[in-house]
Amino acid sequence: MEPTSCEEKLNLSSQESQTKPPMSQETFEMLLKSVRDIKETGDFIYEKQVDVEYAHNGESDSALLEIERYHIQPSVQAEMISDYNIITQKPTSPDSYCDQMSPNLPESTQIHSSPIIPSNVSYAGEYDFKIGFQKQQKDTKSITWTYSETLHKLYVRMDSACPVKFKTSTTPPFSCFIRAIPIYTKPEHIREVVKRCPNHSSKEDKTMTAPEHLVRCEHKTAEYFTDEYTLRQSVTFPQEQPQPGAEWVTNIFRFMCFSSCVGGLNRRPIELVFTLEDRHGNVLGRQAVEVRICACPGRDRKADEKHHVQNLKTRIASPTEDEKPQQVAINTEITTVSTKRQKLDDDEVFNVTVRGRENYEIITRIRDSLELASMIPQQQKENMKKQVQKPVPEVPRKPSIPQKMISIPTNLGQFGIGDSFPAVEPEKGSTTSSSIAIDKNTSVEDWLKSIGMAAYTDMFHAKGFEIVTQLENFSNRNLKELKIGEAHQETIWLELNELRKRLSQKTTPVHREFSDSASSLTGGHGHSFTVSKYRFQRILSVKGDNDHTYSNKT
Amino acid sequence: MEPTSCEEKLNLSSQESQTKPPMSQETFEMLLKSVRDIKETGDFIYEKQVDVEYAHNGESDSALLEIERYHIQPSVQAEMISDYNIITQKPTSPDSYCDQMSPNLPESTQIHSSPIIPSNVSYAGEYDFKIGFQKQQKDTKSITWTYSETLHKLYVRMDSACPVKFKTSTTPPFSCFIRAIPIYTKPEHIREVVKRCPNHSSKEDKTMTAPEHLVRCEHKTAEYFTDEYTLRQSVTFPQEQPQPGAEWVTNIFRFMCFSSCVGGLNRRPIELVFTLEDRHGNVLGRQAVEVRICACPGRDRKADEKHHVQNLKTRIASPTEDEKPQQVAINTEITTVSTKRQKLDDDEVFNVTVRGRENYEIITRIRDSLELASMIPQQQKENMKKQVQKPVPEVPRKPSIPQKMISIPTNLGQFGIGDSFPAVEPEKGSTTSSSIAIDKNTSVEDWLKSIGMAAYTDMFHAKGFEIVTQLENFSNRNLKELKIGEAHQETIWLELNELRKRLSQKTTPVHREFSDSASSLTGGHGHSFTVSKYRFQRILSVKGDNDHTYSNKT
DNA sequence: CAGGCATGCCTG
DNA sequence: CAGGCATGCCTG
Repeated sequence: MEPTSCEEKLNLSSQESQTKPPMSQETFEMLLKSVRDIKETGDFIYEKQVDVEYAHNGESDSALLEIERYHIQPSVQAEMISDYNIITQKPTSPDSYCDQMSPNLPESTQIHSSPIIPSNVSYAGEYDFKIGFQKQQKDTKSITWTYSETLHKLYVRMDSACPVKFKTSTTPPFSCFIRAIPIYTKPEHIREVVKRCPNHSSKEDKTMTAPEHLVRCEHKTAEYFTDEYTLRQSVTFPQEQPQPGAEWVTNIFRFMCFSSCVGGLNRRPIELVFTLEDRHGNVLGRQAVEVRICACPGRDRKADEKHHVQNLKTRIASPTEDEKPQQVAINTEITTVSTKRQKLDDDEVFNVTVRGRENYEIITRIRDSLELASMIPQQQKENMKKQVQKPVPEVPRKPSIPQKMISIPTNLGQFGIGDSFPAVEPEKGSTTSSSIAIDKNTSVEDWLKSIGMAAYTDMFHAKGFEIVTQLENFSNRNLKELKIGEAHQETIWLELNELRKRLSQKTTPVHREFSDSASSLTGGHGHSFTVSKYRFQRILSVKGDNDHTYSNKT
Repeated sequence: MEPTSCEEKLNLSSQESQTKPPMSQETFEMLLKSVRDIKETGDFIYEKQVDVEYAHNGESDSALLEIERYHIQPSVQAEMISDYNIITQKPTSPDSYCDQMSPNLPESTQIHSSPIIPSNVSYAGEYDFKIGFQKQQKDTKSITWTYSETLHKLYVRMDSACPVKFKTSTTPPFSCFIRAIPIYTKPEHIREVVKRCPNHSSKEDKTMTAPEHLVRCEHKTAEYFTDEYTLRQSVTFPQEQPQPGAEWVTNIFRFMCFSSCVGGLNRRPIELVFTLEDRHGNVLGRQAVEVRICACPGRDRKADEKHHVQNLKTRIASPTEDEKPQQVAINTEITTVSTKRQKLDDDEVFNVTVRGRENYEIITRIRDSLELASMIPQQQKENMKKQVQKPVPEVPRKPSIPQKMISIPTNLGQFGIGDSFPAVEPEKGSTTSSSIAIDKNTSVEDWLKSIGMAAYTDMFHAKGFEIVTQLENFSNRNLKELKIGEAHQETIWLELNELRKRLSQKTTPVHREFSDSASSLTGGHGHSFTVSKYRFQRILSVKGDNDHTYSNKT
């Protein structure tokens, strides 16, 4: 019942980080595993892949791998590209990647560059965006809400009014707004969209707007969004200036499910990410809080704090110190401009020296991923030549590849299909049948098989869908009408978006199919080329927390 | 969020039954309160009202009030009526009323006489229908299922195979089947349909048949039914003869929600009623078991049994006796044939002597109900004369009527509407616009108000529904499209069925509008008359159980 | 699979 | 509203 079968990822959680001194810095050149996010924006194809071991609120170190690629067509203006900050090669602040690379552009622009995983990193920004909670006088077991300063965690009752304060030190530009988006805290679930459980969303009076939204804001102009691509749900409300003399602006929030709701959050901790955004959706500041929605916030807060103190006591680290560990984020960003195809059969062999076992493991996994990934189009191409229309290429040439990576071909397979699509006139509005593509003939059956949803082939056939091009206008509503469980619906929907992007692709496919001459950006007119940005972020806790491996060392 | 606002009922639970010796027998002539079930079958109108304090598995005594009325048209054959066993005046066995009066006729006959509340009373019947459970060897905490002989209760894990044995002593007629229907045990919930919680039914792979059904049978020819009128869900499977030498036939069942599922059973105990039915749906035997679906059947069974023993120990009654109390059902059935209207302004006053406080209370409540009920059509009629179209008549002439009975007018109001419908040609197939009825002009608004759903008036208006006749073809699907919560949807659906029956009524309305001459059935040709069957059932526990009032007396 | 925790909710 | 139970589920 997991939403996607391809959720497995490089497991980079640093099991052994305590064996190294904190703050040791490493830099890696690498990347590429599953391709999650392929974007087409105007004249360049934007492709993003995020692979994360997420910042798990100080409980463990974390790492993030991200690759973004822009396949650029000759017609693209250089300014446009630099606008999007592509050709930079600098270490970024922990907070900037998400904002700069994936601005939350207004929906109308159709640039769906909201990341699959929204950042949760605190970022006050130039307007010094902050959130806060009122001091609470009483502290009963069943108080409607309470905020733990020590744990930086909000405890709220379900469907209770919970005030959150916002401030900026200087007045941000006109018509900024604040977006609240809930995300799962744990890396295992972070990719899953946080929404209400079916119990609560279906029992709800259907007159309610956005019955599936977990987080509601009582602001009169609050708006509820569901990102068309990531399906993430968020509320926005205007950023306002405080009353004269006041420092903060308060807004009331409600949480419409328990953290424990089966079929919904299901006991998985979440955090609420507030982003201050300008009218174009660019993030100007960010603050996140962990939130627990429960029946007895007072009781549960006390219990959590007690556990926390007990954990501290069993540590070497003096328990009197500030409990919250500081996190250090180490970012590495490499942008390459390439017109050369990365060949696997490039025989040249290099040796890389790696210090530390952990780093070695990371490196080998990434190496495997890269090799695995670059293999696909090759095989795909061969398959195409043979006119064998099997979108799922056979992969494991390398038997050493860990089992958990077997899920990768699912996505790469599709990618492979896309690769072989022929040029389509960049004529706006043309969608399905008018475009003549080789893979317009790819069968729905094969596509479903490629995304691991072969079980539903008959349903699609029953509705008359035989080849993928027929699916171009297939709406989410159509999908809901099929007898498919929610989780699989979601998977299919996401994959359908991928598929569609491929099918409606208006530019010549250029991925990994370049001439041999390395051309600069400005000199590249008349040639297509690819800009790849590799980014590796590593977050290390300076003071480990709740980490039971520490106590073993006592 | 209660499914119907009219669920309150005569509260006949015998709080004071311990003040009388068990097995005292009383007989009552009475009845009539809310009208739940109005049936039209061919040439006579069948109207059924069930009001129940249900047999709550030995925990308290119970009583059942039921009225069935047949408004008979001259054309009706006497045989047909006697077929349906109407003109009998005999005390019946505890089990027979449901079978005889409300045979589960095959759906095609369109006689929806399944009772709103299925009986749960054990009734071996002439084929000696019995169910049983295998002995279990092990008795661990998390065993998949276990049956408590002492509590007569089955403990099962969710979605686990649970074998149930069936037998009959003699072979019943060809093509009998067994129906399993879950019902809530507690009187407060007994009217509510038992179904899976939205969480579980929506997460389910939609390829599954009957995803909302709580009870599944693994028999290959199992069929899932949802009664069109009561919306009750059941599974049927063929009654089969045991293998040679075997006594029992085993079938595997699965329960698809926890008893604790929020939004579903929600911690409310249920029992599973198995009925042996012939091919026309006539009940030949019945057996019910209480069922608890939980994560740890072993643990929970032990806990329940421990509690049970503790309860016994605090009693006067010796705890060594057989724990299961025997129930005695006392049935009183009175059938009247009447062509005379019961007038409230019939000034004659009678005195009734009642022995025992409890009985007194029952009698007075019923008296109040009867008076209350008979008032309605009167007022309604007056309202009609004034052309004031207010379907909800003002009721309380009697201030002594308990508050909980205020919900009655809801139904009676509708009934009132029906009363005043003019004759419609008994032409088959004619439904809506062709029939000219005075109340074809009743507004949807008034109707909604009358059923306590006024809040949805705007929605109906928005869809263009202004007068009730427009709703005749309004399907359950249409209803689901409105933004109405499930519970209210259900209420509206049930009420809509009532409404429709009224609207499509093909016979002259005769209720309470008779000539003064009492005519016998055979002599009644040329006149319409009403056969009313009043039935009162009282179930007394011979040995009280878990009844805390006992311990107070120690 | 048992011990025991987590957590909604019932009871006084 | 606190004490404490009920009950799914996690951990060893």
